[in-house]
Amino acid sequence: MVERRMNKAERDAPDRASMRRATSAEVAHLAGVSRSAVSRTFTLGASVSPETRRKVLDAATALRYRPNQLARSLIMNRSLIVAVAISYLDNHYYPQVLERLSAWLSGAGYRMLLFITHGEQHFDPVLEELLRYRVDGVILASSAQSLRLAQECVKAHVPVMMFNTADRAAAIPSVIADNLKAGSVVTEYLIAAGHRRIGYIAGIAGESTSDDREAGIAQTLSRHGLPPHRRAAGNFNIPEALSAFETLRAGDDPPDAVICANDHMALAVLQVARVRLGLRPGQDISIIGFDGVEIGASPGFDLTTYAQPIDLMVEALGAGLMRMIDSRSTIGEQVVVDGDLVVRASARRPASGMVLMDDGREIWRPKT
Amino acid sequence: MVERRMNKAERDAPDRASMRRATSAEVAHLAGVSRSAVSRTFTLGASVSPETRRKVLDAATALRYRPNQLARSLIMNRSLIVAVAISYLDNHYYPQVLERLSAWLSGAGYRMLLFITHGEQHFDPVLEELLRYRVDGVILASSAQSLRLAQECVKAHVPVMMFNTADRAAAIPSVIADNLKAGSVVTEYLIAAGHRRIGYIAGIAGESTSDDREAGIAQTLSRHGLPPHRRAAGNFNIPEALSAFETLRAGDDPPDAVICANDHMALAVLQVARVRLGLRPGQDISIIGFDGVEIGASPGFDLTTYAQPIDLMVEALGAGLMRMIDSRSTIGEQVVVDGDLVVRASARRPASGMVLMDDGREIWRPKT
DNA sequence: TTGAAAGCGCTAACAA
DNA sequence: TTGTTAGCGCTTTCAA
Repeated sequence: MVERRMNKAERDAPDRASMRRATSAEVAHLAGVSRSAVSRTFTLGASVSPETRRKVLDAATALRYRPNQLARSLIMNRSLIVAVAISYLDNHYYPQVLERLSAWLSGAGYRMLLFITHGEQHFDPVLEELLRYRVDGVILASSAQSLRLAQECVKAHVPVMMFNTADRAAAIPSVIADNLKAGSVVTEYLIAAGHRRIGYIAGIAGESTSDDREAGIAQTLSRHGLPPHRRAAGNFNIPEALSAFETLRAGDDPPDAVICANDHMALAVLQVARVRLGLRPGQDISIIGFDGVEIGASPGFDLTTYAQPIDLMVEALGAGLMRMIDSRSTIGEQVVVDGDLVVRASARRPASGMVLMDDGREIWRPKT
Repeated sequence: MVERRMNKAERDAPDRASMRRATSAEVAHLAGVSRSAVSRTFTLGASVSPETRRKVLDAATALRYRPNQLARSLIMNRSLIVAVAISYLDNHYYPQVLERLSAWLSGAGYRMLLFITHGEQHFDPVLEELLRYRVDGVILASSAQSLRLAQECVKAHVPVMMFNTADRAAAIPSVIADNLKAGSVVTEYLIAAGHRRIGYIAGIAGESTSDDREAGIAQTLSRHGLPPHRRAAGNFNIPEALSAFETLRAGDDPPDAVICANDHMALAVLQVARVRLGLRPGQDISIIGFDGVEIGASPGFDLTTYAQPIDLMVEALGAGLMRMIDSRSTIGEQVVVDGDLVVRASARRPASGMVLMDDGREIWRPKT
């Protein structure tokens, strides 16, 4: 009996001992220095003698010591965590953004706490959680709720930036493409290629990306004295985009050029036009999207699109947030960037205006 | 001069005051109770009188108080954070996984610290960071490095599960589809449809998803006494998948059925076959992928695929990790699930074996 | 350069 | 049910 107990104790003891992660005090003890010395060894730029440093490092290795970032954050009042809330992950553009943002943030020494939001639901709890973790900053990527959430963050004095969501009141810092201009350039392109009957498959009403792009289309058509565009809502999802496409084609005098509020919908429409309807995009019909998702460039798709400069935008987003964090401020600027109309095969090409870029892409610029 | 100073002070003071986030002590003071009472009010299931609770809640609201989760984690020795390391976000399957995993974890009360890994590089720093944050668990999704990283986590006594990566030694808990069987079923399907010359566009050598699927193909062909499959490596990216496709077609007696190691490559190949080569998939050529990405189901693609049961897998992943966390253990089981061959138009259909599911999908099952 | 001491904001025994 | 007390693991003055 006693033996068994002892065996059990022997089995458990080392387990428990190794389960417990080493603390700086234990490392200090083993190294024969103070806890301050351990702290300094693991703090970049702190002054420690090489001798002490070595002793600490040896002890740390022996004990498999890792500084507890939670404790560090608590005392430094900095978590080095940025919360990212993102929607529409089914739109391939957002994984691309996420990937680059992750790389940018980790380069800046920050970790990313990710919240994927679905439509309208469950948003306040998310915000609550996020603020409880004392994240140093928040990035809100394209959601109908972004603006309201951003305002809550500001109230809580947490630096926040929005991506792809404009704040007309210009109160919340953000990074967006000039969507009005984007809509305009796309329309100019189609007009230059000889199109007169333009259709628009809209995204979700109220989201600035979709609304502004549409406004650009409308203004441009009107400026040219052409009839207004036809529209149908695709709500940024494929099934609805496809029925919107049907709706547009079912009207009388259907459009011979269809602009989709993003590439995600455009790719689906393009595909159905080709495979189901037997149309030859670029000849029988022109289809254009916005964003510039990678897949659109691959042969077999060749989607003409107005590409957002994703690296530039992510850089502006990260840098803007860092500025706010460093200055302990919730005010920052609104960054508006220009994109490029990437000429590919899904829309009829105008006679002129194309420029070949260094990266091999063919870009079209309106005259003016 | 004095006036200016006072103005400045007046402007700054409230800022600084409101910048400082309220602590439980301040709330306790205002509510006229102890800090424990505040703590209990914000702890689910703790015993507080309604009276106290109300006083605390009122004070908390007045001070915009939010419990500091970092401090809470420090003392409770639980961060309620799970680290997720994921690769291949360009493959649409992984955003789908991420989305569901995020939902699952948040339902379980956990937050997700996301690390996006790119190929081989920069991996140890990631792991180091992740462990410093005292995450309660780690999920490693499909990376060549998953296994090595997982072993490091185990060493550090952190519960870890792998997704889509098999550990032959069965030491690391994981969730995978039965890829050997998947490869076999796909091959049986093509054979049943009359194909004899099978090509395989592989993923990255050494990753079990690609290797096991290929082994299933090889075994099945051999079992039927058919010639071995031809192969070319697509390495899970589109450009290489397309040249692999060219390579396969350039050989003599080229395959009339091409299996791709995942849908991501299959969609690109399918598209090129249709648009560039003018082939009619399902008639002139059969193309099949693995995973069951959503986009493959949309009209115009109609990709025949071996679908992984993503919800089931995410559930197993989350539940498995929770079990390990709750039992403070790093040992767990390997879960292997079966998928379904989803019949669509990109591959020739066998005469029989189809079953119509409740969700509208048409599934094929081998006779056995 | 180093160590002692104080404390970040919170929870968890324990006693009342 | 409530308050008191003692830390969780760390950094940071301060004095030596």
